[in-house]
Amino acid sequence: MMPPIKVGDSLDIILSNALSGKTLFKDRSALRSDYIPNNLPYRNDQITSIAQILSPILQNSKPSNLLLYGKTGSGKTAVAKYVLEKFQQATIKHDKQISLAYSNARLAGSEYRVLVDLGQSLNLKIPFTGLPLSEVLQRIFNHISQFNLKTIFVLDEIDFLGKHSYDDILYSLTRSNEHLGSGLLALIGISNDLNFKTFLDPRVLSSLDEEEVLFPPYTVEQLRDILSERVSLAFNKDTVRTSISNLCAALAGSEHGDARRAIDLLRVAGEVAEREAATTVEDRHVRIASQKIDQDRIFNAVKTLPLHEKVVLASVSLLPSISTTGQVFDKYQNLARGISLDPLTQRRVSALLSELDVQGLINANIINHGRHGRTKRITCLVPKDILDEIFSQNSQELHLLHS
DNA sequence: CGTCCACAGGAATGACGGGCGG
DNA sequence: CCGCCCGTCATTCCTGTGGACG
Repeated sequence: MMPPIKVGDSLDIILSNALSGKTLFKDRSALRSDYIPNNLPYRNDQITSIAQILSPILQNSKPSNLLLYGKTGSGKTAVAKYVLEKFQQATIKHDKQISLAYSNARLAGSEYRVLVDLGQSLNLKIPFTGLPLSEVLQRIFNHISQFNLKTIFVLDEIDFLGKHSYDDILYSLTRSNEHLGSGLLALIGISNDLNFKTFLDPRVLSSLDEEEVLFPPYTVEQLRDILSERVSLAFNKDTVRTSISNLCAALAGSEHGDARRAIDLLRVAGEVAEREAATTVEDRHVRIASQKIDQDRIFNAVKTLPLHEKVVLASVSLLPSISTTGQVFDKYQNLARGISLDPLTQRRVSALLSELDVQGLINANIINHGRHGRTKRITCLVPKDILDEIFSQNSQELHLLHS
């Protein structure tokens, strides 16, 4: 998509640079999103309070449930994983054992699959569909009891669980003691959404929110320190000037101190520079990286959309820049029939539009035209060329399906 | 000032693919 | 193998709603 360089030329340069050891990166993995550094700057308070809250588990008693709050890229997941790793090391040293489980509600996609994740972390095999949720819960509790497991379950992006499940799943998990003969289960919830608590059933809230730890966004100055540390880990000497990493910090920090975005920016900028066979990372690499990250995010989001949702998105993009649900639905029906696909109902399309809105692929505001009804004011946020690229691939698949 | 548009979005229900226990 | 129950996605039916029009 991006580089305006002849492929053959840059390939030669990359190969010769790699062979002569002239590379920008020293250890690329230090910039990966799952990398957990040895020290997490500006998060000591959070680390110590989490450790304190969890420490009863080392005396075989149940720690309080715990809720971690903070916006994306404020270090919640990294801190949680870091503390748990330390606990594991400590328990191994003293010949005890705790079980750690981790699940990301957004990636898992449903409450059921969250429980499957939990079960798998405990070496309990659970079929990926077919069982009632209560049965799955029961099996997990039985398993924990049977082997007397001391379990810490981290539930990341907890606010992505469906609204119904707050009652069922979370209630059972937070009250796990009542179901357990022996063994124990401590729940650590991680939420990006500060309003999340207001949607919770008060009974769930009181047991989930026994303790909470807040993660304030990083300031730009803090981001600079974090980045400069990563730069020295990941890049060779004198390839990234301080002004460059400061630029990354400033770009990412302008919103709300998102460390993950800052680090991504650094990594992609490095990759762009490497592809250009540059010997240092420059301003323009960072700016290209910034665009590329946005585009990749959108591209992947669109590509993994279910078929009907793609068609709905295509309908939005084909209409004038501001359209309504009714117009989109008409267009959608035409398109769907054009590829011999049974159109969904307007109700469902309305729901799909809401999903696209949540994903940030369209902008949809409810607006009242008084006498002339009430509708969503819809604009497409996906650039045309991205859509064209995906739909040209997709129409080929469709032709294969229908031929 | 009430009406009534063009939808929003909740609730109930059904089709489907799957696991379970017998 | 069968009948049963489950979660998921979609449909059907429904009530709700802010404000321009008459």
